[in-house]
Amino acid sequence: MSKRTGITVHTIRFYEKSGLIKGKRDENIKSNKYFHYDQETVEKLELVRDAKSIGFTISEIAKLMDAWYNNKMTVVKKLAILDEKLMSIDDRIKQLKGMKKMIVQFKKDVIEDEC
Amino acid sequence: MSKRTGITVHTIRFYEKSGLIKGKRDENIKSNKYFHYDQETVEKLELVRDAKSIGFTISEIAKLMDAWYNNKMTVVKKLAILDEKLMSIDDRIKQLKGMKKMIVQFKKDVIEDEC
DNA sequence: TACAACATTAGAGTATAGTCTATACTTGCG
DNA sequence: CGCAAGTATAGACTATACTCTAATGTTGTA
Repeated sequence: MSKRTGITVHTIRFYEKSGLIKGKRDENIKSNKYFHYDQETVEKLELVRDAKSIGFTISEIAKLMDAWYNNKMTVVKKLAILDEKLMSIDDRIKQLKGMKKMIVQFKKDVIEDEC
Repeated sequence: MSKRTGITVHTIRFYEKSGLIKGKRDENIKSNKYFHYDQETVEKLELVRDAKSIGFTISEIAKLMDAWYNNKMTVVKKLAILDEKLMSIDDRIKQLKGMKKMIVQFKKDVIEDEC
């Protein structure tokens, strides 16, 4: 079962198609075409989950994974990407705080309308 | 021009189809079927823009608009909805802060991997 | 060996929020 | 009048991230 990570088969197949992960076919077994996912793939899937929750999109993750796992990226570069994401999260938080203010104002308007 | 709000014709037509706004046809002019949008609709479109930025979805906005404009909702109810949204924004902010922690940890991992 | 329970593939469907196209009609300006 | 520019309608297309279906093949167990 490919879904020992709690991710459905479908989603795993989708990730595979998207280039996020690649299961290997066991060369010794010619009777089937079953994919074999190693521990690294399980880790990758966990990484995908985390990266998604951080706000990376699938295609971003795909690009990053490639660069990350193939050592195409220097540590400095990796840190820069993470810092960038940190900043974008800060932006999002600021934005949300702005929204809060808007809602509070809106609440006041609602109350005033009533009077 | 239906796009005096800075929103494209297409998007306006889309909102119309979604039930967010409704332009009226001028009964006096029978030669065309052009919609006529009044000031209230312009205000509604602005409301939609704001509501969207606050995090409401189109269908949520459609439901709210209906209730709001037709006075189907008490002030208490309106305030409750706004409070609910405030809370969900707080949740999202908390989540984002969690993500920040994750990234910081991830940065540490990257640095340690290097050593 | 039969059969349930798995796996694979291609491709269709879902939801959100538009965005764009084609066709046809209307309006205003020179 | 001619024609560009605007409008309406239906419906196709985009992107994201799945989710599901159908057809077919494989594996393990009784």
